[in-house]
Amino acid sequence: MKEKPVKKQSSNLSQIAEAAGVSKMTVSRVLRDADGFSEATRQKVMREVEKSGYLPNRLAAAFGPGSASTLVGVCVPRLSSHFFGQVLESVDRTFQKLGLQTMIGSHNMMAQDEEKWLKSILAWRPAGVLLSSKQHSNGTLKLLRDAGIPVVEFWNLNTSPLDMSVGFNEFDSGFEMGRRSIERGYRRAALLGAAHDWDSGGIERFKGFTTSFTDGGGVIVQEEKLNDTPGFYAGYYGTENTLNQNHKIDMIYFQDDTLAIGGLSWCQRKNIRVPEDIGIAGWGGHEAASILSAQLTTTAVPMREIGRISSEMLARKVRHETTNDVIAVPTRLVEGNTL
Amino acid sequence: MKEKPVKKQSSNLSQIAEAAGVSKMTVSRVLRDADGFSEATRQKVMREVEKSGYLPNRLAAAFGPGSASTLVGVCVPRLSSHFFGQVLESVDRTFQKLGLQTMIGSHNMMAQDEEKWLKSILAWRPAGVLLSSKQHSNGTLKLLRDAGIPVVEFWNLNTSPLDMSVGFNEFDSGFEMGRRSIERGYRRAALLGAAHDWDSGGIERFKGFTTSFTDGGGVIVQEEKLNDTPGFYAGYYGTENTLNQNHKIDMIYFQDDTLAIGGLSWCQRKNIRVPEDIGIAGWGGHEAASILSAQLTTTAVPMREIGRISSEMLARKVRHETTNDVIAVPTRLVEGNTL
DNA sequence: TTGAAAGCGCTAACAT
DNA sequence: ATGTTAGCGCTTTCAA
Repeated sequence: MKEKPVKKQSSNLSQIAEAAGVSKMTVSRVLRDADGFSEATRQKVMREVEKSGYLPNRLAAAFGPGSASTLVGVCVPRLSSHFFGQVLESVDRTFQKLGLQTMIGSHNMMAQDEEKWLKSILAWRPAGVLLSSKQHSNGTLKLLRDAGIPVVEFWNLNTSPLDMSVGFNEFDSGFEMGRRSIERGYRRAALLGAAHDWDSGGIERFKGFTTSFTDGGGVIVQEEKLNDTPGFYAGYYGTENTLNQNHKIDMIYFQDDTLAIGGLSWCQRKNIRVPEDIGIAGWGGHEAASILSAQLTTTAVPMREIGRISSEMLARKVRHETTNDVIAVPTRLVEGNTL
Repeated sequence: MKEKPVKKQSSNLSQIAEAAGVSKMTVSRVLRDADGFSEATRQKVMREVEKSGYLPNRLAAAFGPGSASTLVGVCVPRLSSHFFGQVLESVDRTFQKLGLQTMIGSHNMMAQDEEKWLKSILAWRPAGVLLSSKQHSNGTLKLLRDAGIPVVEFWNLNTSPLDMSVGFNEFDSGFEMGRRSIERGYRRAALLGAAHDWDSGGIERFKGFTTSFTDGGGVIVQEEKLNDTPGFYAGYYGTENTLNQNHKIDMIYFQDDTLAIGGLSWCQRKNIRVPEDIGIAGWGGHEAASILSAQLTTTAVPMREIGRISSEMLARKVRHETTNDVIAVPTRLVEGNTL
């Protein structure tokens, strides 16, 4: 049992400097690979650094004058989302390569939670932030304005972004699926989504779908909004609810592939033939969509691309390098055999 | 176009203090809700704080003497994992509630990457770290020792942890599935895993399975290690490879449910009956496991529990509160109809 | 209940 | 090529 939790004082520049017989500025220069030291000095310093296991204190560096913070914040709807998990992974990988530290957060589709997160993250004086939405609370807007740091809005494309934006056009991807549905002969569709209180829950997609579908002579017979997070279960039970209402629908357009896969499973269990009895279309390009017994018709979205491009864009802006401010990432309709 | 990127100087304690007609110490006390100010003073201060949109600088607070950092680091194998996504979500939620900031990282099952991540995170002087493994490089061990901060190893249970541990027993969950397989009459099993260079890839599970399965008179006929990340695709093609080798196996024990679901799909496509022609067992308790056309026999693991308990444990230690150092989280065999 | 002073570890600016 | 000085914004300690 320890006597007292002695706060182990980690070594600092001065100690290295003293041991190496130079000033701490010289050590600082060597460690940052700045100009102004001889090779002999470098070696002396590095020997001491390694011997002592010195770890730089980035808190002090970020805090001090110049305040070259290497902290970046990323806020997604849910950390457990299959889709955003991929985005997050590629964001973190990129930032890591570029020497930036990722701080995460989630907002669960609530603008208020995004604002709360932003407030706490700004207290760390990040070099920039990545937001997964294009709609924000007034408080969020004010905080961002005051902070004056680079911002990338990265899921929906925002063509007049706060600062920068990377993403796809929700409306268009829905529109494309609506047109395809008409071509396939469907005319009575249900829309099935979950937890889309806010944007980026697929509302724009549904609007796009509705537009082309009704233009083609179809009718949106039903619209289910589950009070649940999107997922396999939700799709399973949601489909049951939807079909039990007996509106003679001939297809369901799901908010995302997890819901669609759940729906597909329900149909299989009930021996409802897909796509003969009912057509199913998803969105997102879930990895499972292509290997299930039926291949889901869906819209593939390059999640990792979105993550990579967003983080690179932010990093460029942070370093005052030139960059495009708006980059559209195309989605692609994937023909399966469920529609 | 901006003339010069004027570094907007955010307001600080002194400015609030001046505006409120008090000293900055008083402002500091009010904001931290420490003792030593009158209600009248509090109101004066708060009015100025709100008027100016003041945001505390946590960098300075964490950096200064006392250095009560509220940063915590979490490192998982992959950020895009269905399983670790859930852990991460509950970790972040807990930390947020407790006023701690989560910094993430991933190691892709490479001890070297964990060390690299740790080194960079320690530079931020975190209050503690969460590691998703029980095996570490020597460099990692030294870094942790020198840092002297609380550590929770949180996936596999480590009964003699570096500091604290929360998790389940890999061996036992495999053992249980092996026994069940014997009971069901299986005798010739294949093990199918992916990317388990390191621990926590399920090696211990496989050992446990092998032990009880061979004890019961079964034989491990084949062992496939895919050079790929675990996932639906990997399971799909991995199963094809495995079965094509024609070793007359009667079941496959998969490293996790994503692989197993992929395998299940392959069997369905090829009209191989499950469980009659071949038995399938997974691990993890994937949400999709229970809604697919077949219900996967698997081991349910309470991912969110693990995340919540780990982060609460770390937070307690950070605050010098009493806490258990080792908490075992039980897994549960889920009977489906694939074994 | 309040304030003044010192200092955390680093780096920009300015010597030498 | 190297050193000195000052100061970032906060909190701890000590004084009033």
